[in-house]
Amino acid sequence: MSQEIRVRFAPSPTGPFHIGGARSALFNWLLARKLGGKMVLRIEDTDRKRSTPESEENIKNALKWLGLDWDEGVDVGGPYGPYRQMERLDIYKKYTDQLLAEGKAYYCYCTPEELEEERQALLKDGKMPRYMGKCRSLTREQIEKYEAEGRKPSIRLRVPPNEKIVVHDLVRGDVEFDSNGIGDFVIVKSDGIPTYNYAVVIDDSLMHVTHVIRAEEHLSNTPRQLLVYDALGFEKPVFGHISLILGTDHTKMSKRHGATSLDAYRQKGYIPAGLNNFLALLGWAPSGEKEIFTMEEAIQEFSLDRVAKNPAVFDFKKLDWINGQHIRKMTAEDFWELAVPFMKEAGYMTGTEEGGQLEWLKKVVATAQNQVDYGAQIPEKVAMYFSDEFEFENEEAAAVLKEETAPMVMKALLEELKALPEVNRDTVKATFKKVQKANKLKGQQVYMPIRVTLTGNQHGPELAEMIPLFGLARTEKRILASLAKAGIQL
RNA sequence: GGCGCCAUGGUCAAGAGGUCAAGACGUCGCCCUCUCAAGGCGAAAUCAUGGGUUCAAUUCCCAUUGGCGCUGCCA
Repeated sequence: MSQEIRVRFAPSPTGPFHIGGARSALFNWLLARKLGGKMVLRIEDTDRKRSTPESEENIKNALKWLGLDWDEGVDVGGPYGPYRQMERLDIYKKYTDQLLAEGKAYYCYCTPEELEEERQALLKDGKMPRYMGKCRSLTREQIEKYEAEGRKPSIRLRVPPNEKIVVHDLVRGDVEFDSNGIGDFVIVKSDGIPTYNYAVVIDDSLMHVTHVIRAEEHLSNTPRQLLVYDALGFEKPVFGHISLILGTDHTKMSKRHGATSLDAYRQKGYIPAGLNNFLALLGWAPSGEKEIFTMEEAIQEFSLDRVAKNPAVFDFKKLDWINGQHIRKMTAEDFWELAVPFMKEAGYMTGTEEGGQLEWLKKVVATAQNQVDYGAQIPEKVAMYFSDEFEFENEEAAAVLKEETAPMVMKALLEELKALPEVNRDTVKATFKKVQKANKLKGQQVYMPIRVTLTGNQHGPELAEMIPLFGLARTEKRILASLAKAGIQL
């Protein structure tokens, strides 16, 4: 019980960092933080064809952005490094030599073509396609013959027959497998690089990982890994296989479901607090009814026995809602930071603004905070402040100006507004009230004509908020232009 | 094909033999309000099917069906 909890996140740097990977990392991180354990970040780069340094950078940046830090691993180091598999080849070799010497593993000279042939033959007979052990007991002569042909052997693990293999899984309970269903599998490829199922065992063991929390797709691989633990005489960790994230059509989340890379969300202006909150809720449920929480609260609440077994469909709408909730909780300054790149992209600012202009921009941006779910929606919400060119949105809007009282109301309002010592939300609001009262009108009769002449729209933010942002001069200019367009004289 | 995992509203889900089967997103309605959002309130909507076990099954067991994963010298 005194043993320290050690978890790891071990991604392959073979492409954009996936939303599913982010959730695996999050669950590991939450568990480590909850139990005061350590989180290890290991890079599984043994797929030389697909692994890239850029991808590794992308993963690390994404984790940092999400706030998922690691105690040991690439970049930060630690007592059990190196933490990149391609830098650990000599370590694997030592264990491979041991297995070979003990006869627990053997060289296999079969070519990919021969293997494929065997596979097809088995399939044709309706049998399970697995390696039948052709090279299990090669004679010295055969080996020499193959070597003379220049064949490069792979190394396979000798899988014992008729063995029950039990995976102790924290989320699924004990899962039983039969070793007869597993052929002697490759542990070292012919180029000398270990395979995933082999390297992962040596690394997890040497790095003293106590809890292997990963996606469910690895559950069926776990018996193979258990076999390696046994062959090597290593102590086994406990496992926890969390369910997969599915797209709306209930198949494994992939590119065709839209955005699957974490970067895509980051670029759209989702924020870490929202994404983490949403991801935590995918496959895990807090004990209470509170669904919006901070990372600190998630750590307090997190528990592996509240992790669901069934796969979860990724609900974009709920992500939007959750992210919106977190956006509403941001400080004005943080919201401004979030908005800047989108405002620049829309051409609404350059980033060199200062003084009154900068203050004005900040006020404009602030109006969007409770209207958007993610950053990319900000420009459209403030677009009207950046152009005085607009049309009536439809006939209905234009018709508002036909109302009998409209010209009089607008004239009165403009005069009152111009007489104001200071144009701010309160004074503007008071002015509207005053005009409404003086003429015994309904609110709509006062606000709507102004709204339409000011923006061309019947909908939008509160007028008392908009008018100070436009300023008196632009307000008047826009209104007069609209009236001219509608052929109305004040 | 074989092996494995999974199965509560459209979606995320709570539930642990006896519940009017929580809550959230979304949808719809109402309130607030000049309007739209935001916010508040409310409604509709679920235990895949068939067998058992039991006085009693959404809950336990089995089968079926469906979904997904693994079955790679990918991870």
